[in-house]
Amino acid sequence: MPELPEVETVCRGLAKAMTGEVIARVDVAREKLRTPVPKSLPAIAGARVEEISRRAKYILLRMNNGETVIFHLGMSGRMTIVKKGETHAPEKHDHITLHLKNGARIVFNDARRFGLVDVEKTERLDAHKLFAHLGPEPLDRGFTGAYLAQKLKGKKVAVKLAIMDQRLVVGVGNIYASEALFMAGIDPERAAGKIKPAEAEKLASCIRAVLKKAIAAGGSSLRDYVQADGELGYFQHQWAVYGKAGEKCPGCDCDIRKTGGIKRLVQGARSTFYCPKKQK
DNA sequence: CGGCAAACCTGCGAGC
DNA sequence: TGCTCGCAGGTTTGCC
Repeated sequence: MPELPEVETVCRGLAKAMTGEVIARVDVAREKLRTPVPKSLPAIAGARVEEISRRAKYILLRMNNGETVIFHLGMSGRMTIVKKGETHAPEKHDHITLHLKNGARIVFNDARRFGLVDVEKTERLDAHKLFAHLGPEPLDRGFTGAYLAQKLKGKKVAVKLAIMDQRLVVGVGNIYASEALFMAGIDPERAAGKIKPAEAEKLASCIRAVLKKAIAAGGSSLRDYVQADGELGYFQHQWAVYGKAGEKCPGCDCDIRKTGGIKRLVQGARSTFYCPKKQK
């Protein structure tokens, strides 16, 4: 499920439920995730959540004991908030439960187990193996058209794969890569190095725009970012091309029976959706 | 280092 | 109904 906007929405929901609260107990039902759940995780019991933030697609819980708890949702990870007094029917892949002192619980469920949890000293976080190689945040100042143009220079790889490389910029996953290239009018198969500076400028601003729009949709479609069942981060998406092969391109008025509409292709074993008429 | 395929793991819908 | 196949929003690893 999660790309950057979904993770951002989950973070905001968690922040509302957990900031300032004390962890009473940690239950680990399954240790074998993408990386093994650290033995030290249950030892955060007794610590207070100072701040919740996001780096790339990682959720960071900064605790008042000098540690930061790191969550990644992988492909299928979900967070559910169970308030005090509410019930939660146990599910097959509920791997980790954080019990808060106030009686609420946070349940991490991940069927495919591509997600992970880790604990790291907050002061050493930047040097953590998971973060050391990450590029800039797409919504930060450092991610400019000039930066993108410079990073794409000389690359033979398709521009769609290039912008999904977390070393270049973080948080752009398979869906929003397609969406941003559509908005920018750029053919996803073009060699990254062939993208002109003006196009890179447009692409950078379109990446920011699609992510911001999705974050806004996540925030506005959820009451306090939490659905009735407590599940975080899912919301009604409004994609232009993703998953819409054979449908009419929202920017074209051409005859779909002649053009075939939006096309699907495979790049790096992932689906790409695009409009051949709009994207050159 | 660049580029690419395969690997990790489970669930779901389509088609037979 | 039940089987097989293809596909799924992420990231790492290993090979050439």
